[in-house]
This record gives sequence, structure tokens and C-alpha cells, in this order.
Amino acid sequence: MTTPDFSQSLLDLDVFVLSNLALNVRRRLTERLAERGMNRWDVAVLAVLVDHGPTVQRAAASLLGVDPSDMVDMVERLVNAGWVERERDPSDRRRYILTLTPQGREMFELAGQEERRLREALLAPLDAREREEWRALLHLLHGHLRAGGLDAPPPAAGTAEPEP
Amino acid sequence: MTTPDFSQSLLDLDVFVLSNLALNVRRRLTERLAERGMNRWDVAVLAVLVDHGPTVQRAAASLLGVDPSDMVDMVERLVNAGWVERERDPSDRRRYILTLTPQGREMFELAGQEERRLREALLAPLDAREREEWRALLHLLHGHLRAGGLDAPPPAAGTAEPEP
DNA sequence: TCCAATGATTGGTAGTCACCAATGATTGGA
DNA sequence: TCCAATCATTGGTGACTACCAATCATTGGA
Repeated sequence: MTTPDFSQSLLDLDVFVLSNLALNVRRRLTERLAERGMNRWDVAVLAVLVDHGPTVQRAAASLLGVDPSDMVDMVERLVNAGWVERERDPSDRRRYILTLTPQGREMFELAGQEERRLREALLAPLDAREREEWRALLHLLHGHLRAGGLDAPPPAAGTAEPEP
Repeated sequence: MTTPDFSQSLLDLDVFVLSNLALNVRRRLTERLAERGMNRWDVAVLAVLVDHGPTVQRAAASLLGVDPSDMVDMVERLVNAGWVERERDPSDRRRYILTLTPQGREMFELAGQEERRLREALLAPLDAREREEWRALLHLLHGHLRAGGLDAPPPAAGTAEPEP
């Protein structure tokens, strides 16, 4: 552990604590996914396809909040890995249609397993009730933020926030 | 909102949700600190000095889990801003002793204010009990992680984790 | 039939982060 | 008095993230 100490004064600032906690968890997630040959973006894109079925590349980018130009390499990866099929839309040959392959679905399941393992390790010190509570609050806050909960004071305009 | 949708399938993966929540909150924190001419590292360093009093630069770096070479610019900033004084240790002239100035302390207070404002906005949808619960769980998990809670399966060796 | 809009792509910028090797000054102990 | 260790510093790397402008093919509608 490189950071044996998290200054008490900083501990009082919950936002720092949250940020630090999440960053570390996220690092672990990245590591575990890497062991399976995946990265976080892979999982995010696969999730979109799992939920929406075949999707136009541009629409997927927009769903993910990613710049279309940055989407190119992400899709490349997935296609090369055989997790996604990319085909021109016959009815509009400018578009690519992304389709999940069976292998892609498997990989997504696998990512889910890794996530659960990691979550289990993280929540180890919590009992069942606390886990429920944690999960509920987490999703509540996430929803609040996604609904623009932090824009209240200055109703910011073009705020970006991709990042799987 | 660039990300109108967070795929349901991804929502099921709490670690992604946590990561995303924290990343956004962190972005806001960065913005608000910037309005005051500060960044997150400034606050982290100031916190160390608040808690430990005058500190050898190297020790501060080590407390923060930061590479000593990366500490240089961070300290530069603080010194130039007049928030920290950097003086050679008379008893060992290789060392720098970092000391908080009154202005530095003020800035730290200010950072605390910004953090509380942001926290307030984030926790707006929670009632008093839920806030208590959230805070307790957050610190519990943070402590667990800091104690190496995620190293259980593979007892990793040189794991770094700075980042204020 | 021609033009403005759309979708994918290329290439480039800028910031942040974590790391590492090398250097020069200084120290304390052999 | 000399050497190995320590401290701050310089400079450079590689990754990842978020952008933006320009290009090219294609489309649908005027």
C-alpha cells in the first residue's frame, strides 16, 4: 500500500473519500477485466448491445456519451475479438449496424462474473442488510446525478460525462 | 447530458455504477476547486500539512502515495500561491520542510466549504438517516479497501494507489 | 440532378496520471 | 576522508481520456 495514510482532514471531506474509493475499485475492475482480455469500454459497448439489440454505431456512441470518432477503435477491438459483428445497414449504407455475437454475449456474462467477484470482495465487511442499503443508496445517488442533480446551482449547459 | 442512458445491463454491475458516480462527482469537485484556484492535489497536500504540521517534502509525498518527482510541481504551485512555505531543514540541508501558511490554512477551509456544498447537492435526495448511513458505509468500505480488503484473493505485492 | 445533412473515419491536440532513470548536493558512518 | 545512501529535481515514457476539424461516401429532399 503506497498510501498508508489518508489524512484525517481529508477523510472529513467525503467527496474525496468517495473519489478515492471508486478510483481504486475501478482500478481493480480494470485489472480483472484485463485478465479476461477485456477493458471497461468493451463491457460498456457490449451492455448497450445486450440491452438494445443490433444498434447503429453512431447511436451506440451517443448512448455511451462517447465521441463518434473515439468509437471507431473501440468497435474495432470488439470486431477483431469476434464479440461484435459490424455490417453496413442495407437500407442506409453510410451506417454500420453492430450486432452482438454469441461469443460477445459470453464475454459480457464473464465480465459480470468478474464484477460480482470484485463486488463481493469490496462488500465483504457488510452484512446483508448493509449491502442492500448500500446498493439502494448507490443507485439513488447515481440516478439523482444522472437526472442533473448537481447542475442545480449553475444549470450548466454542455456537460459531458462518458467513462464506463 | 451526453449520456442519457446507462444501459440496464450495466446498471446491474454496481462497480460500474460506483465508478461512474464517483467520476462525475470528482469532475464537479475539480471544477469547483478550480473556481477557487485550487486543484485536488493542492487540497490533499494542504490536508497533510494541516494534520501533521511542518513536514519533510519526501515524507509528505510518501504519505500521499505520490512519486517524489511528481511532488515537485505540486509543491511549486503551493509555494507560488503562498499557501505553503518551503525551507531547507537546517539539520539536514538536503531536505525541504513544508509549512502551512495562514493563507494555506484559509484555502484549505475554503476547499472544505466547496466540498460540503457539493456533497449537499449530491445527497439532496437523502434524508438525515440515509445520509448518516451513506457516510458510515462509505467510510467503512474505504477503510476496508485501505486495509487491503481487495487483495484477499491474489495477495498482490506492489500496489500503488495515490490520487486525491 | 444537385446540395445539405449524416455517418464513419483519420489525425491531431491537450490534460492527467503513474512511473522510472539519472543527476547533483548533502549527509552520516566506515 | 571517502563512500554509500538520501533528497530534490529534471526529463522522459506510456496509458487513458476528452476533444475537434477535416475528409469521404452516401443519403434524402428540393
